[in-house]
Amino acid sequence: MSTAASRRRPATIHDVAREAGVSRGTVSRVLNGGHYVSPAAKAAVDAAIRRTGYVVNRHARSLITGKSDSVAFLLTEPQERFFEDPNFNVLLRACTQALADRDIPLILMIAGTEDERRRNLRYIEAGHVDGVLLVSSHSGDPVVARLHEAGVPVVACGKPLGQTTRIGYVAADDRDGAREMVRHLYATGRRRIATVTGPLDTPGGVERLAGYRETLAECGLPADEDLVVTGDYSRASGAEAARTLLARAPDTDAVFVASDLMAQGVLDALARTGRRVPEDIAVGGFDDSPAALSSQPPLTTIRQPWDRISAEMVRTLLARIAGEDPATVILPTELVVRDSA
Amino acid sequence: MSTAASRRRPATIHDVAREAGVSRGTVSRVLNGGHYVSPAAKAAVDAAIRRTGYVVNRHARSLITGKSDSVAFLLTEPQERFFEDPNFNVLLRACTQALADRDIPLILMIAGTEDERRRNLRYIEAGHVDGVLLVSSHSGDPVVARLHEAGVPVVACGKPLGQTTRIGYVAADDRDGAREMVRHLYATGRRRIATVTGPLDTPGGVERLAGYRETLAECGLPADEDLVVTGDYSRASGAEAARTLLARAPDTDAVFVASDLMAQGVLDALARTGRRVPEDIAVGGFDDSPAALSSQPPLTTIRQPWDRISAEMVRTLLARIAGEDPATVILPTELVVRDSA
DNA sequence: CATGCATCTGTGAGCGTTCACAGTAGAGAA
DNA sequence: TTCTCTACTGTGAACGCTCACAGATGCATG
Repeated sequence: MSTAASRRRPATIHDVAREAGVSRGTVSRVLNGGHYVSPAAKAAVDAAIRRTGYVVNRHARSLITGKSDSVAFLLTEPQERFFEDPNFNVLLRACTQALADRDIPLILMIAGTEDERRRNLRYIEAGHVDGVLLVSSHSGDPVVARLHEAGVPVVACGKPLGQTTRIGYVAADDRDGAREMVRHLYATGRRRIATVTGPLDTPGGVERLAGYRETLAECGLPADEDLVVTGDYSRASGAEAARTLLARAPDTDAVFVASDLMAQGVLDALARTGRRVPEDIAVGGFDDSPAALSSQPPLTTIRQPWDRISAEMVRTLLARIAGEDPATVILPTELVVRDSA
Repeated sequence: MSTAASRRRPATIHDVAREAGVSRGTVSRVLNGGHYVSPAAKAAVDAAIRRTGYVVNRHARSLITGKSDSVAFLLTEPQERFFEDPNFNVLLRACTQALADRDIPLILMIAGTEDERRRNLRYIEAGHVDGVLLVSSHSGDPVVARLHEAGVPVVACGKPLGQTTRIGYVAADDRDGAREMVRHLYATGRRRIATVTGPLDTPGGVERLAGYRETLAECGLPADEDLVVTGDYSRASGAEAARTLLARAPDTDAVFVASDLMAQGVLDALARTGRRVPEDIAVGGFDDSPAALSSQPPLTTIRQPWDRISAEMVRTLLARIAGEDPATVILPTELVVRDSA
């Protein structure tokens, strides 16, 4: 036997209409913008809604409109990254908020495995959500194509790589952020500047590396492939990369690391070899994650405007749902100077 | 103009019925368990479903059943905690997964402010979700009472404090975890064992402190209130608490900190005063968060079984929705010995 | 004074399901 | 044979909403 209070039958649009002394149609119009409704009728309906505690039944509405008034936040990353990377949190939270402001629920979907991917696609393709906020950085992700094919509005976070289909996305200016950091390292007198890149099948990996290369050239420094090591965004891979780097080019005096988490790994490895940061070697990170503050020493890094990214993702997705063309939004990054460089 | 492929009209139960040469009713019965359906009819319907790519329209179903087949994950915490605390991530992820296994979408709701709280309650009370996974640790949270009053099935994460209403919850055995840690500190020879508690309006704060006190008594150590300092689970508060502690009782040789994050703060403060961990002073944390591994030195801590907690939350919520009484589930914790104690 | 137009209002149909009910067929019991 | 019971199937009526349409009113225009 349930101990919960019994739920009363909730008020319907009929109840409100009767209470306000108007017809269903008028109540419906008030609910949907209030056009073609006299001020008196609107006032009566508003009052009736307040008295009855009426809330629209979204299922009934959705059944007829064919829209669900909800969007999915779809994460197609291996599990670990979700947890190690604090960016996801910020993104998820800000998207939830931006949607909540418009009274649109966010449905969280995590597709780490092939099986989960299938299940989520099935759900989305069935039209159960109006659009998808896609967080998936790996190139050749079949999800993007499938969603596009199904005609589901999608906005990606970060440029989707290796896609032939045109799809809207919002991204930080990775390339310019990398440029800014390398310029900073150069400006503080460093001349043997290495980099630890992210995976090269991710836009962040590719673009930040490109920015690094461009700036080296711009500063007249030689392009030395010994100075480029690839990581996978994990802390461990950062440490590993630092060891590789030190073995290859012991005279490295600065390293631009494509994520704060990897930068922490780099700092660990550097500390173990007895090098002082920033005296012996400068370290620059990327992301301005919480980890950047708690590392020893605090990390000079590039801040990504996650709040704005989320807000823009939601805005462009809703525009896309409303029928606009896919849009691309690139947002500026910001250099945050702390002690490590 | 939209560049997206046009969506075809999705198949309805009618289409499937025609295709299979049976009636709507029979298709519906197949969809809902297949009782009272002949094997031949079932096979025909299954084939027709496959051919047409039919997926039920959840809105139509929900409209008539009055169930939404979705669950809310409601977080009523100030924003910062959500991000600083990695437990939330694990919890969220595992709940999403456990629900996905049953084909139930999770709707993420974050209610940091009063305004958001109101909005989310409104949504839930309107019956848009079948139940709520509640993550809210502060006592006297009005949300709990409101949800109970509305008759919405709820399962909380952690014991809801200061509630007169009986509500189901799933929690780790905080008290026993604390006991285990303090016993470990005692067993390694510590005799002036202090504690940094969590906020005392949270179950974790209260229970872990109780476990600490019990074990002190059990070991025959005097209860010295100078050794008890309260934090707020943040890293900064840990550092602050450590300074207070050292000033009050410089002879402290061990400290049980009620969260890993605060323990990191404690380690920071200790390092600043030149004390060695664990030689001069042992530090025990709680949570076994990723931070525990990356701290210097790696933290001895208490692991909470988040996977099991999530699974149990989902299981008991679904049972509650199905009409069972509220249940309480307490899961055991585990001592993880690393270098700090 | 008729006509047109803009503003407002009510009505009926229908969205895709489930559910209750009526009905059929076949097996076994009386 | 007739009756009962079980297994199965089809049909109409909802569920609560929106949308198209028809009708009504008031005001400016010809």
